[in-house]
Amino acid sequence: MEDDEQQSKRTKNTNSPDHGLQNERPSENPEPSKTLDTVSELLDFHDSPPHTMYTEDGHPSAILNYIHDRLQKQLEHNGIGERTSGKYRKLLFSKRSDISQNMHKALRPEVMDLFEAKELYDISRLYPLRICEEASAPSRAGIYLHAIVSPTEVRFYIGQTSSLSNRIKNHNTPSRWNSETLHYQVLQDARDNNWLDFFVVLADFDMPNDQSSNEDRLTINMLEMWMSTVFQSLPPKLLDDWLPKTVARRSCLGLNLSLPLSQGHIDAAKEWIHFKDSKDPMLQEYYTWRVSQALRNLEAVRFWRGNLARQRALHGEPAIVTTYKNTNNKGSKFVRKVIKLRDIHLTIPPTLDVDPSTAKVLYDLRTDAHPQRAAKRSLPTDPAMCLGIKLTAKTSHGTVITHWLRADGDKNVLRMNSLCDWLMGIPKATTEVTPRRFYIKKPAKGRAEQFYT
DNA sequence: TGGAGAGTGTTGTCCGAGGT
DNA sequence: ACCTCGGACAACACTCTCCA
Repeated sequence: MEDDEQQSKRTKNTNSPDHGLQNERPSENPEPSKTLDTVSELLDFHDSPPHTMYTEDGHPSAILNYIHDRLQKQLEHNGIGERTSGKYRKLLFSKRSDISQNMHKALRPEVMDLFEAKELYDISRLYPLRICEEASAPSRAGIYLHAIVSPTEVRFYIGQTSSLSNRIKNHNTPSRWNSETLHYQVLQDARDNNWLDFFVVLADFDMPNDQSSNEDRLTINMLEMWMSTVFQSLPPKLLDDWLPKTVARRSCLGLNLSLPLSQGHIDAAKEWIHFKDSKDPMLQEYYTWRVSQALRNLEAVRFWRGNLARQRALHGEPAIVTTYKNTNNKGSKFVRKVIKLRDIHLTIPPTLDVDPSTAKVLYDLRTDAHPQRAAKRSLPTDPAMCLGIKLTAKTSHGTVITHWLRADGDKNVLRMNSLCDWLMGIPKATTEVTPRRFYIKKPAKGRAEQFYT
């Protein structure tokens, strides 16, 4: 990905005194909101727990090899979405060693040192590598780590950006946070509770331009993927897929939701689903919240759509008249013109001369019995008793006619009761438990069923 | 009055839109 | 990709009308 010149620039950057990545002690640049005592206490608390060490299997190079093998296998089966797999397949088979080499080149030397020290998750070793001031972050593209340290746990987020300085600035500006992401929700908690959080640049490079090769893009995505698995910032289910089984797991403390390799792929949209069975209370809370958001959005869309149709019906706006071909039990074919709203089909009598394109239908719901009620067999206790359905249209000769549509049948009464509920804005859940109603229910799998209460 | 034909009521299934 | 919903359509059961 980088030529020698770029690589030398990167090295120079790394060593420059103003980027804040030397092994400075916290005392040189304490965050205003946290005293040195607080930070030391936190670091002491998190210092070298047993799981910070790793064996050969857990060495980042071994993990990278595992990801490569795993990806090759998956691409053979088109597993990451057609677009992605098509793009990457050739590269991965032909240029695996080049890509791997470039990834290593882009990594910062101090991060490589950390890898070799085998104390990757030791927060007291990561902390000195932090960006101390936003302005000291390089403006180049890169991969970074955001560590959020609460009194009881450490959470990691791995990000990719075209400008490290801008991204870190954004992360430090609450007005730019997207409140739907787990990362920002936890960050909000951290800021509210005055926890420690800091950024570490893991790799930096020049962002490839739009015309750059797929190889560059694959390298960057692979790099982010690699770091996400090494620091275990992905959901447990994804880690199970992409991290060797023999590597000890940190316990559900990642803040990344989607696989970097499937960025932009539609599956990434529902990434929070991975937390369904999480034992981490914070992830569980996030999962519950996202599910409720999704349901609320769905309800809002349905209500908005339903409301629109309801208003049209109650104001007698133009209605669609559909013509169906039909066959009766004697086998003779005929057409029927039908007006439909919700689950009610009303047949326009064939004797009525109606130009379908001029039809308007008014659902005339009254507070008392309608003299022209549509459901002929409705009982005084049925809301359908108060509903008349008026068709206004032009005949083929241009004369305007009105006609009150009527329907026989006991089932039609129940269907129209449900229609009345809907016209009155009564929720479907209420309709389903009210006597003498009709509704269609579709299970998650299998066929829809019609029910009469 | 009963059979033929026409029309209506009811239901199952497919399919596309729009959502995550 | 998968899910859910509503619309479209047609099959078939049933009712009505008419006329021999």
